[in-house]
Amino acid sequence: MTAPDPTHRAPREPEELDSRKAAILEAIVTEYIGTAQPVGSSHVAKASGVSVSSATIRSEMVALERDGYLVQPHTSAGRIPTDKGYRFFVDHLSAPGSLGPAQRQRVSTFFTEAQGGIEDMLERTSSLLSDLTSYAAVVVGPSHEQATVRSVQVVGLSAVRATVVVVLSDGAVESRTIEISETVTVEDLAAATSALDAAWNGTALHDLSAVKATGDVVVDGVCARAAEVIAGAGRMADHEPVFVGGPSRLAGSFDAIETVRGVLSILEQELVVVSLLRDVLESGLSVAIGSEHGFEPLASCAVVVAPVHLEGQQAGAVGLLGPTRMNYPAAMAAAEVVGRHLSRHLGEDHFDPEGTSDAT
Amino acid sequence: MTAPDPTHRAPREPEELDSRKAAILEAIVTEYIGTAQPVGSSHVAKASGVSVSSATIRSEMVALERDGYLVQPHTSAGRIPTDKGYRFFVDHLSAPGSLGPAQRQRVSTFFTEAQGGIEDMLERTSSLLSDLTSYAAVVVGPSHEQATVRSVQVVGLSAVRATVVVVLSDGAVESRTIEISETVTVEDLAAATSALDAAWNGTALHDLSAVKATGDVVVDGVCARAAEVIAGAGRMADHEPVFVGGPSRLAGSFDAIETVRGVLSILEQELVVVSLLRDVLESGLSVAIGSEHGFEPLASCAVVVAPVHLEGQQAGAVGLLGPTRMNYPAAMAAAEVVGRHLSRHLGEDHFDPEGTSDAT
DNA sequence: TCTGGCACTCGGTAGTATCGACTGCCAGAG
DNA sequence: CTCTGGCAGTCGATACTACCGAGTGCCAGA
Repeated sequence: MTAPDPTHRAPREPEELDSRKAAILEAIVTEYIGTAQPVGSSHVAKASGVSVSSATIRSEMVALERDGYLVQPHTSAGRIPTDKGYRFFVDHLSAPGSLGPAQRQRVSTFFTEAQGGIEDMLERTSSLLSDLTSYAAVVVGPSHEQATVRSVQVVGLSAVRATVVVVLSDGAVESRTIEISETVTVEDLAAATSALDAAWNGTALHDLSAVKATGDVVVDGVCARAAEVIAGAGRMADHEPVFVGGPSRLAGSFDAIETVRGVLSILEQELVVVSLLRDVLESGLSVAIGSEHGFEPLASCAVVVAPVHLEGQQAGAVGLLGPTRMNYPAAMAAAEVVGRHLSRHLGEDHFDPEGTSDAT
Repeated sequence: MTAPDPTHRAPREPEELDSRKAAILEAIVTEYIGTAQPVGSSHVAKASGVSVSSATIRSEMVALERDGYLVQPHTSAGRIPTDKGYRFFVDHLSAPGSLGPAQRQRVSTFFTEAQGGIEDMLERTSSLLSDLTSYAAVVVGPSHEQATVRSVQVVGLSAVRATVVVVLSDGAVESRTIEISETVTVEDLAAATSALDAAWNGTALHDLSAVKATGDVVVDGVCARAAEVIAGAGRMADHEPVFVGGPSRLAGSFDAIETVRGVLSILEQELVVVSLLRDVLESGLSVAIGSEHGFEPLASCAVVVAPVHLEGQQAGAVGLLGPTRMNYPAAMAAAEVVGRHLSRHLGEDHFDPEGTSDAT
């Protein structure tokens, strides 16, 4: 369907488009992102960049359409960028983009004033990112898969209840409440704490070893119950925490209510969201447009992702989800800045050194 | 606008409607809930219940409209129930409603197999409730406002980081990671643990007393840092945890995209959601229809609420949010059953006695 | 190679006619 | 006094037509 190979005739430009075609494409994408209306040749002629007649632009547009960068919703309508068109725009045309001073200030303030647990922190970060961009935001935090047990403690709550608290090496805490019988004494709980700590300290949560019997039936019973519930916690702790901010923004991005419905229901499935972001990042991209990611229901969406690093390793991601005609420069800048701030914040554990430079 | 007082002429029926009017209203509400189309007199005549001609029904309908139970979108259209009409339907007409056996089984299985922390539990409950009803669900859990500190522990993670873990009397755990200097020894952390435990044990999280100085500068430094971050945790712990399940279902409930947008953005504001449910429950209702709750943006929504009890006290709520033309009996039954199961489950702390009767 | 001109396409809007679902009213029957 | 069938009238929804205009592709000439 596409033309044989256009490169041979315009090899001097960034990719396969001569500079005039590129300028025209840029004008069309920019205007379409702003107005959501198909763009006609005369609009392009009036727009900055190229100074040729609309007729010339028309003939360039047919070439761009032949090569798959544009489509016409119907004859006698203007052109709309295809996914490929957006892709070229993002790769070669769009200026890097940066946050406004007010927004940058807001991010900065948010992270210096941030406090609270990691989970709350990530959740509020997703709201921040959504507010900054007016798109739905996704934040995936680090999983506790690598973490090992640092401390186990059994705390009595009442005559019949106790809480098992496990502290992991990454600072995360898992706890579960268990039933105990009234004959369990404070000493029994202390003994259980020792036995559990001895058995688990240093091992990963999803790979707990058996607890050595102490000989005391009561203590062993508590240990067994604790082992059971914490093993369950281990299964949970393997998946990354994920938070979605501002999903309601999606309602304004599409006019078909069915699209909104579909995208929202995708966002409700945490596993799907996590793997979407992971796939995009693994393929080395920061943007996935329309059908580039494999998710059929998100075909009319674009995803902008930035990694979150922790101690040199990738440990999560922040992302934005919007329509394919989203404002890529702004979205990429916001995701990048927030991702970087978040990386630093997580690495610091809420400790804020003075040198908070903001290299956007 | 309303008639002087119709009661004097039909005092024999539940409220202010004679039985025929009530039957007609019921037929209209039922059909409108099913079809979302204005209901005409001939439809009512064909429907079960009353066996009179459509002309008679028409004259009854004008009376119902005069009294505020129905409205006509325009002349030459059928009638639609008003909020008042739905209210009467809910109060006097709808059969109690019950879950189907498959659904009941599903709830039962969900709660017997449930495991994991309370937060996960509540979140998955909201998904369950949403799945059962096809409406958006809200689950508000118990706050930790009343809880007191049962145990404090400082766990070293690395040379420069430690985690402060606070176990509360209700089984909740708050933890924060702090920076420490490399000169802090294991013994220092143990001393800090003792000092903090002594100072806080038995007090509420939002009312922590000052930590007595130990004389050791290093230990006091750790305590100060811990007190700072945990005080922050106390401010967080005051609000109830709230989870929204299946918000995407709202997209199918309304045809105006703006309505969807507005309702979704309301659902993103946790405080608003909590106070909405609380207000409804406090006014002694289990259903708030349209303008009955004060929230303007939710005027086209109905809220169905059921309380969650813990040790005899109300400690949360489960709710459903749908269009005013929602299936009230089904929604009320689902909320009630899930609320009851959840109450029992929380009270038991994941311990499941055999006697799980399901009186619906 | 670019440009202005031109014939043509086709979606969107407006005006008109028709259809049909409903209503309100009324006279007559029970 | 209540109920019913009949009937004229209302009005949204649908279909059809005409028309406008934004936009296109093509072509001859600069």
